[in-house]
Amino acid sequence: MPPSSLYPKTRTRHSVADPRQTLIEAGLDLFARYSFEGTSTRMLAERTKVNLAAIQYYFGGKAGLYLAVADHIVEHVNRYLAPKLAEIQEILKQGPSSKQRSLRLLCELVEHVVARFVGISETDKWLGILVREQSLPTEAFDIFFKGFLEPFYETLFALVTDIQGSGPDDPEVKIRAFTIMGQVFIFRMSLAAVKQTLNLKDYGQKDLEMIRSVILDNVQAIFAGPGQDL
Amino acid sequence: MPPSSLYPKTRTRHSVADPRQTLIEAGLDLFARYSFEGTSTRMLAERTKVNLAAIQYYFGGKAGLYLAVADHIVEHVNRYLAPKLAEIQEILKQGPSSKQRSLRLLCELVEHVVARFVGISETDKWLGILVREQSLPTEAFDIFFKGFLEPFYETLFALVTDIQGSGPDDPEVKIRAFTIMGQVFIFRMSLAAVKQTLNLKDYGQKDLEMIRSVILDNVQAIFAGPGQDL
DNA sequence: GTCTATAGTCGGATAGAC
DNA sequence: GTCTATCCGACTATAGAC
Repeated sequence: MPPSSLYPKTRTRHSVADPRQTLIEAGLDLFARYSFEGTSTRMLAERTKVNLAAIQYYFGGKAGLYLAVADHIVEHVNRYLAPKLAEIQEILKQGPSSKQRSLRLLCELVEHVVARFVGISETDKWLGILVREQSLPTEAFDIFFKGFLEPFYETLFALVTDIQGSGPDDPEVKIRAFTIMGQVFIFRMSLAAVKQTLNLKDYGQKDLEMIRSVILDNVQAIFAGPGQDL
Repeated sequence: MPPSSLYPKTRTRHSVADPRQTLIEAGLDLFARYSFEGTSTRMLAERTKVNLAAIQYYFGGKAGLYLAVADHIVEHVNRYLAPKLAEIQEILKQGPSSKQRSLRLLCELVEHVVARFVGISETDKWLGILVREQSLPTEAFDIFFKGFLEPFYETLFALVTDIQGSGPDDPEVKIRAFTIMGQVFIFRMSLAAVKQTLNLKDYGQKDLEMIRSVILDNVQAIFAGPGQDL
């Protein structure tokens, strides 16, 4: 459906270069800012200058655009998350599990996520969509879950399993893994409360550095402390 | 405006006992389930059997009802949170600050929040509203913030300040306090992901017990570990 | 205070010219 | 593929009888 030739053929009227991509970009912003119900097709059309009917033409409707936006987010996130996960999985396969090594990998992963999820304010946009999908899952949540949440948590669980030296399906492993990520995610998911409490407009370099160091400090304390080998 | 006499006077038609309260109750459920924009005044009227025009009459409109629901949530939360916070503040005033005592109080507070926020599935309802207000703040967010978020975090900061032995406005204190609460809140804020990962329908007694013990374990490790007095 | 009827607006979707 | 015009249902809010 999208234009496939390099040069647009006869264009009777003015039009947007790539309506499909433009609409997805605008949907990313508007759906995050005003939620699905709070965003009208007219808002999308005005913002992008594409014709109202284009939403039907390209996506079959507002709902279709929303799912396309979800796919776009998955693609975007995986551009930097998937390689990191693959790298970790690769290392895990090499040689026997080592607590030391897995703890180092876990710290790297946490740093990665802090830098990418907390540190990049561009993340705000799509994160708003993800946050709302967590509390009110729709079809899009499955896209996120299969797309990056599940792979991410699987990797995380593997690392924590190694570190704790537990059996493969110890429920404590998953619970503890969530508490680690909770320390990271709160800085984006409770952004409004954190900002207001810290009197911040947005996270600066100093703030991020401190968030990173506090969380890593905590992770070390949690896993490297005494009474560990349970 | 609400009926003040015990017995309703001449009621020409059938009507709901306490339309104001009934609407707030329904708003709590519907706004949480479908968001503000996703909830129509018609849904509210049908669900409650109150007349459509009653929403205007009692609350001045849908937006007014939403704010009334926010107030209701604050009241509800403070019914069990405020006494706990007051109790802690009271103890903090007695005698000089003690790391030991504050750490114990912090653990109590965490247990309290786990039991009340994570453990009670009724919490789901209004929490959905709070979660969305965090990522997309409206006027209602101020109500939540002034109502219980601010008092809660102030108390938390006081405890962590004591425990770390830091100055009164050390930014690290607040950051670390957030990481503690992140460990708790993720179990409600990322409920969909946690449920799907743990293959849960809802948190059972065993799950809660494990969440509680893992988090307290972490808190102990973070604050009671070596290299603490910085 | 309660209710019906309806005004007035805006929503997503579509038909059909170009 | 693009665009205008329009349908039609749903929405919030209100006027006014009771």
